[in-house]
Amino acid sequence: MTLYEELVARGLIAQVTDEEEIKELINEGKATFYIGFDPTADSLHVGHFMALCLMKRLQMAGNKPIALIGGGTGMIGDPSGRSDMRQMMTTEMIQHNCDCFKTQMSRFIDFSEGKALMVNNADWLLDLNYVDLLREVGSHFSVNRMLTAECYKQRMEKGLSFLEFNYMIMQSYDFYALFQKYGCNMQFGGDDQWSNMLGGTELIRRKLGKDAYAMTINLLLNSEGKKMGKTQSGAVWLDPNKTSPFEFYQYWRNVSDDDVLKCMRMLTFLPLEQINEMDGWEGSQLNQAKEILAFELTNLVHGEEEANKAQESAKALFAGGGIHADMPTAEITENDMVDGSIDILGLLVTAGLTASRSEARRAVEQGGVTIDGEKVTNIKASYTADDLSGEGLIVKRGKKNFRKVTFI
RNA sequence: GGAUGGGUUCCCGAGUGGCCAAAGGGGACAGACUGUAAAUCUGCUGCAAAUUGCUUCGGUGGUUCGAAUCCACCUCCAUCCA
Repeated sequence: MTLYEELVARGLIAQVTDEEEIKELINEGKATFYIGFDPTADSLHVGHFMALCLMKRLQMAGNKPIALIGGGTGMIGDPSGRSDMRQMMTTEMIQHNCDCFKTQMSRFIDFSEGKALMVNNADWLLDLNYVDLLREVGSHFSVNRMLTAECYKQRMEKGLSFLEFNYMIMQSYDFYALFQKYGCNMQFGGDDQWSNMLGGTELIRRKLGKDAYAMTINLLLNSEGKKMGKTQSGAVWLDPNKTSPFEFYQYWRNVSDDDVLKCMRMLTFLPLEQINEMDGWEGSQLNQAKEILAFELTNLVHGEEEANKAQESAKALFAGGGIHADMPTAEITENDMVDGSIDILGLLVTAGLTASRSEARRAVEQGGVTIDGEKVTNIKASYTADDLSGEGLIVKRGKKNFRKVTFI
C-alpha cells in the first residue's frame, strides 16, 4: 500500500489540487510540504495533533516537512469558521506561544540534520512594506473572487474586518515565500483552509509560472458534526500541565461509539488491518476498542509510562473502585478547616470538584456525591483532620469526577 | 457623518415600572437505565451565614417608595444612506 493510498484509507484526505501529481510526489518522498500553525494558545491541542501525525507519516516516507508557525499571521487571525472576531494578541504573547509550540513539536517530528524545518512567518511578513506588498501581490487577487470563497461568505453576514480579510493574502504569501526560499511545493492544512491554500498555489502560478500543490485533511468531527478535541472547559491540550495524561486518556476513553473507528484510523499509527478487524465490533467489545484508542493516543502524546498509569487509574476507579497512586489529588490544609473540621460542601469546593458551595449543595442533594464509595446524604456532614490523614478519602462527584483528598 | 433597530444569565431568546434571580429552548451538571457510549426519562442550572440575605440585564449618572423596564449622556453591534 502506498502512502497516498493509506492516507485515503484512513479517511484523512479531503481535497487535493492535482491528485496524480500529489500521489507521485509524496509516494516517492519528493515533497517539501508545509503546515501552518497559528499560535493562538501556549500549547498545541488535538486538532494540531492530527496535523503532526500527518507530518510524521509523510516524513517517514522521506518527504520533508516544514512547520510554519504563524507568528505574523497570528497577529491578524483567521476568519475561517469563526463567527466573531478573534481577540488581538500582543507580540509577547505570540512569541511565548511560538516557543511553546516548538518544544512540543520536537517530540513528534525529527528536526535533526535538516530532515525538517521550523520557520516563523513573522520573519518575512513583519518586514513587508504596505505599498510594495500591494504592488507585488495585491494585483494578483480579485476581491470579487475572494468574496465568493466559503470562508468569507459566512462572515459576510456577521461582518468581517479588513484586517481579517487580509488573512488569505498573508497565507498565500507564506506559501509563495516558502516556495522560493525552500522549494516548498506543497501545502497541507485543515479542510477549512482550502480557499486560503488555493490562494497560495494561484499566487505562485501567477508570479512564477510554476505549479505548487495543496491538499486538505478532513477535520476531525464527531458524529454530531462538531469539532472533536473540545470539552466544555476548553480544548484537549497536549501539554500535560493543561490537560493531564489521565484527563487526556479519559477524553478518548469516552468518545461515542460512532467515532471510535474514525479516530482510530485518523489519529493512531496502528496498522489498518488491525483497525479494520475492530470494525465489526459491537457492544462491550466496542468498549474495548475505546480502551485501545485511549491508550494508543496517550502513549503517542505522553509516552508509554504515562499511558500505563492513566489506564491503570481508570481501571482501578471504574472497575474496582480502589485507590490508585496516580489518581488526581487534592490537599486540605489547616486553613481550610473550621474548628478542626471541614464540611462536605467545603471539601468539594477546595478539592476543585465543584465551583461553588451552591453547586456542591446541589450535587449532594441530588445524590451525586460519594466518599470512599459511601453516598453522602447529609449536607451538614463534616470531616476532621483524622478522617483525611493517611490514605485520605476518595471524593467523587458524579461518575467521572473524583479526587483523592488528603490532609497536610 | 446621517437614519433606524439593537446589546438580558454559558448560548439563543422572552420580558417595556413592583407578582423578576428574570419565561421558553439549547447546552452543562446530577440521578435512573447502560458498556466510563448513544438514545430516553427525571431533577437541576447567580452567590451565600440558605423558608432569609446579597449581587446581576452594555457603561455612567438621574427620575421613583420601587428600574432589566422611564430619562440623559457614553459605548459597542447590525442594516440603510453618504
